[in-house]
Amino acid sequence: MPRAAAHRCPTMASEAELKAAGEKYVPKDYDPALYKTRHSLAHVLAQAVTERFPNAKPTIGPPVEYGFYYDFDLDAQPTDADLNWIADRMRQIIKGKHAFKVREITAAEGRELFKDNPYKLELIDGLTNGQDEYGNSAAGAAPLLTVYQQDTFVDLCRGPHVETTRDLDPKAFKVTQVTGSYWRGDEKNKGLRRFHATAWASEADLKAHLERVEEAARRDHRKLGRELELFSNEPVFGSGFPMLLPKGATVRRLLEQFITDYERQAGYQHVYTPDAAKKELYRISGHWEHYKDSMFPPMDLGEGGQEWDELCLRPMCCPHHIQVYKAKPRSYRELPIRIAELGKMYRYERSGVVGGLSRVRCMTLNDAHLFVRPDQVKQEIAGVLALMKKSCADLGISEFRFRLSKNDDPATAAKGKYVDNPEMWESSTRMLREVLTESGMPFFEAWGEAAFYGPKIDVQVKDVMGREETLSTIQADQHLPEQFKLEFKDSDDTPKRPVMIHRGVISTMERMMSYLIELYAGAFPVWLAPVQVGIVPIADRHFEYASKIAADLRAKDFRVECDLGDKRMNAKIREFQLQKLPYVLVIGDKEMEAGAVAVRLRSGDDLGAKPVAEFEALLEQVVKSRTLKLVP
RNA sequence: GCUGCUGUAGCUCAGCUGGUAGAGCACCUCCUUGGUAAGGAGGAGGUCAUGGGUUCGAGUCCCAUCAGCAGCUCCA
Repeated sequence: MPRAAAHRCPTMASEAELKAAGEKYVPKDYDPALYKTRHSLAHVLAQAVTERFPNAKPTIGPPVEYGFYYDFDLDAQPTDADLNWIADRMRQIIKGKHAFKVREITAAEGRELFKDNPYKLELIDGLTNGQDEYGNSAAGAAPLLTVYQQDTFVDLCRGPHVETTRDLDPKAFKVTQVTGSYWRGDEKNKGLRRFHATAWASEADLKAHLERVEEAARRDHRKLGRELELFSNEPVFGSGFPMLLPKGATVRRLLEQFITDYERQAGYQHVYTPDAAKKELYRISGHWEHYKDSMFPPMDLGEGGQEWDELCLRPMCCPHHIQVYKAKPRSYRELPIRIAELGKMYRYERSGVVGGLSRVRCMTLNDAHLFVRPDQVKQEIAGVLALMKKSCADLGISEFRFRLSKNDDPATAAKGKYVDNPEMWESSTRMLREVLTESGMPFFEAWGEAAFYGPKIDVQVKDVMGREETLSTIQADQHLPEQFKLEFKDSDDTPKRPVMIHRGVISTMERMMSYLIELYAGAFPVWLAPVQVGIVPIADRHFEYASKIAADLRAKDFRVECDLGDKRMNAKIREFQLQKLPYVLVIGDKEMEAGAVAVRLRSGDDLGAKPVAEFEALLEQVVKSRTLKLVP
């Protein structure tokens, strides 16, 4: 608690002290100046919104990655005209050069001040009971209540803020949209209206950000998926069941070959297990208890039998791979046993979350379960991390971060989400943390992100719209071995329980494809390109030679299209270019005579005429190296 | 699932306060045989997402369903 200034009430801190106290709320990796700008603009927005909608009740309005939002309890549906009015009004307020004044209040004062706003009253109650503004327990949170005021608008707020609205650039923010949200993020609570805005230090920064957003829209895998004929969604299949068109299927097949080759080399054994099983299996595994909401309803086949005989589409492969382990008695000498499958699984995702390839209801995971002795766990996890790094390097994925995903913070844990076995959680989490620490890779920890049966190491990437997704995941599991009474015979002739490591290295084929499409903006590296070479004969008389070259390249396992249409060569080149083919071979009289092809690159560069054999050698080398470059 | 927005030809989109559907590209035919990002002419193609309702009359208004988009929540 800051000490009081001499000339003021002894329990009250000075304005300077209060402002200083606010500074510590800037997150570690957030630019403090930008944080204050956005936080202050949120208050300016709230003032404008409450002027436009006098019934709107402000709730919370924090800075976020690209700007800020502010949630209001508001029954009206704001229109574009309202948003424009609000943005204009914000600029006016900014030009009014109002100071952000802070003062400390008592809880009683706060309850009087915000008596018409139940949300602020709830915040005050929480803050005085050691919670943060999200209702989470915040150990050591100062029981200090402050209000900030600019112009006519007063808000309960811990700061920090800029000194005056003069520090805000009226041209460096944009109110982007209004969407729905819930008080405290809980759908059981009242729906709120969230005003989103992006805000930057300068007009130039704002412009740059808006350009990045446009570029992201151009890279959107759903748009490119249609344009490049990779996949489509058909209403008759239903939401979340995309179909892969031939070109998308080619990319997927190449990814599958790529990863299964690496797995075989790393000592994995591949299996095929059924996509469905009796409910009994998921009763034992705990999925029925903890994961039912994400499963499709069981099928009653009308064959009689008990309830547990009903058939379920599998939401995960782990119980199935356990059956592989259990297929015969195991000795400590056999372990680790690494069971892998491109496992198809079905999850009943809520309708509002499915879309494109990144979130689907039927997915194929690059899945594997390692059954290991306790003394092998760390070494095997390290092996998985190595495989993951190698795969990411080949796929060109360089921007990711590791997350140690833990079960719920014991302080706020809800029952039922995770299996109840504190010791198991503690030891598994410690194991994963040790591996991460020893690997020397930076990571962060997060509560509430674990699988129901154990903690995870997740590899987090961002999609082109800035949304974070999990690609790879590694999980240490002592729960399922227990549930299924897995055993191996140890060297001392006693039965022991193995540990299971669950891992997906290149994620689901669907999500990996969506990620790669966006990463490469549809211009895949040659080894992954669905069509590698487009052939453009200049005139009819070159068709035969062009077709022969296409056939030869195909026979050597390259992916080729030859355009025998009656369009002009310029149009054919343009078409291949728009389809982002790495190479276009132009064939006319000169090439035919010389047994050559004229090589045009996706970059627009022209390599000129090359003997066919020379081009084939080039292609082979580029494919083999998995480079993104078009020439070795 | 919830809050909101959207659904017109294969794609991108016009279509006013309700009066009976249009463009460009793609496609097909013909002409053109062209040297590195669109040659020309003609033609075909839509029960306006689906099902109800209001109305003399619905692409247009209302309701439901399906699908898509943004956000919340969830997640590989």
